[in-house]
Amino acid sequence: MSNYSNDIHKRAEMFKALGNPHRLAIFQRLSTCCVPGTICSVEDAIRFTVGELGEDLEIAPSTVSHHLKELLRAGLIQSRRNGKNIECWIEPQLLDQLSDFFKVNSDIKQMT
Amino acid sequence: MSNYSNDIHKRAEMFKALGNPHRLAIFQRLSTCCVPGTICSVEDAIRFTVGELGEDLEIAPSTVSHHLKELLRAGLIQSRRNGKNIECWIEPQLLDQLSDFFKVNSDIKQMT
DNA sequence: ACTATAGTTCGATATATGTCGAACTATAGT
DNA sequence: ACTATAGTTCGACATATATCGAACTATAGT
Repeated sequence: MSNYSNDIHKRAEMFKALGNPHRLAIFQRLSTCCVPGTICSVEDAIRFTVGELGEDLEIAPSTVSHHLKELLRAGLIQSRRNGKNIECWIEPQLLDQLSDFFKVNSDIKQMT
Repeated sequence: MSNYSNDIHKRAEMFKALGNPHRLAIFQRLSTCCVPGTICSVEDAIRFTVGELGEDLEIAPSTVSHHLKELLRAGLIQSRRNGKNIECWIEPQLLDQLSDFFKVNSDIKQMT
């Protein structure tokens, strides 16, 4: 368990964080651009407040907070205070990185 | 927790399974084609026996077995007996599906 | 039939996780 | 200063997980 590359550990942490349905729902909401009524651009990641993220989850605010801390710890999301709210978002490059993880060798395969 | 779409649950199960460093190492080994000395083709997924998969992990065979059961349950890997061995592999389309999950809206973003 | 090899199942145990409510901190508006 | 709103931190607790070794099943070769 301890003689792995840090890469594996880091990534396992990410997947563990995504391994809870509530957290995955939060992550998915943050990764979904072009929500109806939302203006969507390439540069700006979509942002949601903690309250918004917990809205349809039917769990206590303290639990939402806990889950967000896990997502932060794993490096999956970013957050920043804006007035009374804490805004959360996902760096687009993170999505690219995760997407690439699952096609490590698909390019190599194409070449053979 | 119970009023989510099955999709989210199913996928969370997958990520939970990948959230353990040992299982992620196993998964990575199975998803890695073109290992030195290996012939790699587009059609055939690479196969490893249970023993091979546990080789560098330094955990008991029973633990390897447990982890493989988790990966199977999550639908991440396939397995089949071949003589004394159980061979494991990953369906390439699963990797595509997982890769796509993280770029749900990147195409939409490109279009705006 | 016996033996060796490859994996699995089972029970035990220590540790991690998800959840809550209550009490707390931080900001904004009056 | 007071109040309301937005989140967080802190125990507590029930449940899930990772791990092991021992005992088991399955196959192949002799």
